[in-house]
Amino acid sequence: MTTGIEAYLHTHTRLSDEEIARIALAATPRSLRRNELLLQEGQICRHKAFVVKGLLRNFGVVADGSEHILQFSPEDTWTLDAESYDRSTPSAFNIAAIEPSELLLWTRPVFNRLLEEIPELHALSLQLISRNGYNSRQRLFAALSATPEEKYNGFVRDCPDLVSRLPLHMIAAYLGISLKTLTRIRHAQWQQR
Amino acid sequence: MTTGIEAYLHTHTRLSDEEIARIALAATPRSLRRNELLLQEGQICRHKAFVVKGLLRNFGVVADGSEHILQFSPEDTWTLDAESYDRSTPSAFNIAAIEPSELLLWTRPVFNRLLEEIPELHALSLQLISRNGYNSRQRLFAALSATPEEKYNGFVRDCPDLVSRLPLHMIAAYLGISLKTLTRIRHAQWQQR
DNA sequence: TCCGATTATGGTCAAATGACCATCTTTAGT
DNA sequence: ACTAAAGATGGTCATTTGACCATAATCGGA
Repeated sequence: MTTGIEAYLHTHTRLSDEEIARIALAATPRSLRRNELLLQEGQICRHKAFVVKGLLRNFGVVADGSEHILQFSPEDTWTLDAESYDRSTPSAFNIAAIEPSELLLWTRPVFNRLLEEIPELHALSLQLISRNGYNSRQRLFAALSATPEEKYNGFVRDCPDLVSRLPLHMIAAYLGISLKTLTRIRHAQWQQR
Repeated sequence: MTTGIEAYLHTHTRLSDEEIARIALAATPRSLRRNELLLQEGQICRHKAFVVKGLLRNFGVVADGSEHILQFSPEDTWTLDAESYDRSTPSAFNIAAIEPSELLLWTRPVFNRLLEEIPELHALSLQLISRNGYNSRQRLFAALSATPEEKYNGFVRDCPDLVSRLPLHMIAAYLGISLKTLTRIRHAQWQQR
């Protein structure tokens, strides 16, 4: 029986079946209801996590109460808030479920044990953190340089699956534009065909 | 005689004097003139680097020729383009000197050798990559959520030294606002006192 | 030291964006 | 299946922002 993580590790690493099983067995399952918080701003991130099913968002909240979304869970995979986890500092952002979700969690002692037993896990961790930084940087450049329409088109290009899964106001919060502007863009593109 | 990196490693790591000397000796010095490119978009990043003196910018260029700055060199330290270095893929961005600068460079084989000899260097590398991702993420959040004035005030708060070192159009390119808007903000804050 | 290039500031104007409000539709959870 | 909540769209308006222009000041390299 494959819970999702086995398949992931099979295709993304060279770990043996035995190692993969050990990793999966060490995890604690966790379910999240829609909008349930997994990590709250100010809390210390105490887990590595793998999203088996569902969709999460990583977001910050500003003074007027509005949300701004840094990433969705496919990119979040494994790391949650890397800075908070690594340094045991309060997390700067929140993580919550968008859809009902199923996760696997590893506490720090459990995961450290796995890292000792399975050195190749180090490489994966490093790769994920590095990839995460790369994504943030690409997104930063888009935020600095692209027009709202370019941002939206880029999102449709890069995450076509998410376009239909997400409410528009979250896409707007992800792109850093207002819901109104997003609606206008889509309206214009509709008429154009 | 301290070239700058010795002092840095003394205060930021627990490396011994002997190890520090070995790291410094393995490096190749490099000077950059004002505006000289260290890494060009599309090139593969083949070095780790330490900025002994001067100031660099990491930037992308869009269709109309305008620059958008991702970071300045204090944060760049050591990593240059981590993604390009680690995976030997073409760099997505450029790095150039703002002021005449002095660097130390390590090619991949040389640096790998150091990593083998000095395991603690791994920890430093990881920390720098991780920190870099954290900075990108913080900046992304600011880009998504802050007004131009908030961005500028944040920059003055976080990098007071750079405010006087940089031409305004670069600050604007860093904050993702137009030079005109930046001038307006400063003008308003001037009158307010 | 000097000259050319870079940098800073200001004015005007058009356009894009966001805030607010209302309405209609769809969705989710019981 | 039903109902309340959430989501999507549209209209209007004020504001901000950026583009373009010109000019003055400053800086940097020979």
